[in-house]
Amino acid sequence: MDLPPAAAAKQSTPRERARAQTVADIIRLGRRHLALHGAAGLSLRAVARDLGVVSSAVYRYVESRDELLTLLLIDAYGELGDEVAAAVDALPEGDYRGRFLALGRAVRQWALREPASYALLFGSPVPGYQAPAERTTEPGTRVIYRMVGIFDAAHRAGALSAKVAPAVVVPPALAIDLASIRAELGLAVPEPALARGVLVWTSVFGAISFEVFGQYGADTFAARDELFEHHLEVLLGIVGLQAPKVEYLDGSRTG
Amino acid sequence: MDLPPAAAAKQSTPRERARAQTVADIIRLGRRHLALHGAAGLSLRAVARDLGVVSSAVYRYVESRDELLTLLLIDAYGELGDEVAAAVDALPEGDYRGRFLALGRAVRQWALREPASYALLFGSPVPGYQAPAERTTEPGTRVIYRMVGIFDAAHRAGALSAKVAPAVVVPPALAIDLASIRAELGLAVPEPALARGVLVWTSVFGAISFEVFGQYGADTFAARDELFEHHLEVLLGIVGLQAPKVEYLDGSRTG
DNA sequence: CAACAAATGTGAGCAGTGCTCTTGACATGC
DNA sequence: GCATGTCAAGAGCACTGCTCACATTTGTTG
Repeated sequence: MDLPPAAAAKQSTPRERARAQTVADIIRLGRRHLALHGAAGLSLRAVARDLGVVSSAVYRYVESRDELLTLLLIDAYGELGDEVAAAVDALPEGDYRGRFLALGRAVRQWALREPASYALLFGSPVPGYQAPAERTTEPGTRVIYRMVGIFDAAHRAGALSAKVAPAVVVPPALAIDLASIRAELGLAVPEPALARGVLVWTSVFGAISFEVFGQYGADTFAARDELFEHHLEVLLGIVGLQAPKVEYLDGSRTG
Repeated sequence: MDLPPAAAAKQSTPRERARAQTVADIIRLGRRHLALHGAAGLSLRAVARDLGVVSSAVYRYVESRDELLTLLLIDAYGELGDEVAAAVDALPEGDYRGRFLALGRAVRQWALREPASYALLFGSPVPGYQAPAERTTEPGTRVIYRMVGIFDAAHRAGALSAKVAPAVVVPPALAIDLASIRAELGLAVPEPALARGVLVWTSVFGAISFEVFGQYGADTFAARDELFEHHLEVLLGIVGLQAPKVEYLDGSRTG
């Protein structure tokens, strides 16, 4: 019955601190290599060289290359989640439009700044690598949870116009899936709006992926900021958050 | 002044035919390896083994690993383009809604059947590999050209409702980009609709990428067909193609 | 302080990769 | 029949992930 090593994280021995520092260094160097050479080119030997240590030594700290990939995955999810949270929280709770726009912009800015990390999270899966769900789902769901949170809060405040442009029927099989999502997350937003929210979600990342992955030609769009802003505005309309005046005229709590 | 080798493709010597056959075999085996191990795991040595030949021999036919990647890229673009074209052409010219739906479904079906090829085309760029634009832009633009072609034809036939749900202003800088696209492709569709078309484009691929790359959880959506169909319907509304009756009531040429 | 044990670093080694180069075998065209 | 051009083979270089036996450092404890 020794001390559980995980519980002793706070009052740590020097050795544990040194170890944590080394792991942090490995992650830092791994991020640099990821940015420079991509996920496929991530080399433990190269990280070891930069760390000033022989290649086999890093295996004392990181189980395998896949383990390092997992660490980088969690690190990237965390950074993205933090930046999105900061951008969203900077606006009043009742500014649903503003919060959605801030979320979209934050994701895009981060993606353009860290394209390799973005590719790791939202690009082609690394072949032969399966992210351990128990470690990555929580950080990996932060952004979408924030987004549906905005939609749900808007709906609760009556700021989601129920009548969106083309009424599209939600097929029953899909409604079942949406209902269980609603139940699991405790959402009040009705299924049709939730279905549109899923589309908005994928569309935001689709637009960002096209830009980051260079799917637009090299010189097709010069006004990429404006293009993305336009997309966000249209997407706001899809989910029924189009009219800014509505939010400020009805009793939306701005505190 | 010899015969240009490219021009002599038809009346070929046995040697040339054997060579072309070998290259075709390499592409075929490369596709299989791509499907099994992904782009990063594509190994020329493994292809050589399957070809029953020593590793260095394949370099007689394929300049490098990147060259094989380019061949696979062009091959995949061609297959996708063919399937999309077949699906779209199976419907009458005036059935704009149907043609758009057929295009979206064709892309999705192909993507789900060939996830590795889809990842090669629309996923994270392979680090250190730059596709030669002069060989890949033509096959790589077939799908989007078909899509804007549908929108443009619908607009010319008066089937695109000018009033789409939330009027979003197109900023001037973006309008410039869109104007040059219109000019280059000879489009009649106005800039606001074109801007929405770009969003629809990225959204379709965003939805497909989420599904193919496993961004939805493993068990979040069971009714994925219905989800995609729903998305397509909403996207039709975005670009102003919502009401089916309109198309059949006005004088849309169905021949 | 000395001794011990755990944690850490070392270097060799295995099997794999992309790619280059030389060498020898072969078929094609004059 | 011979020169030319094409082809496959195999050795070799530099790199990768990973393992293992061994050496060294380090913190703790008697």
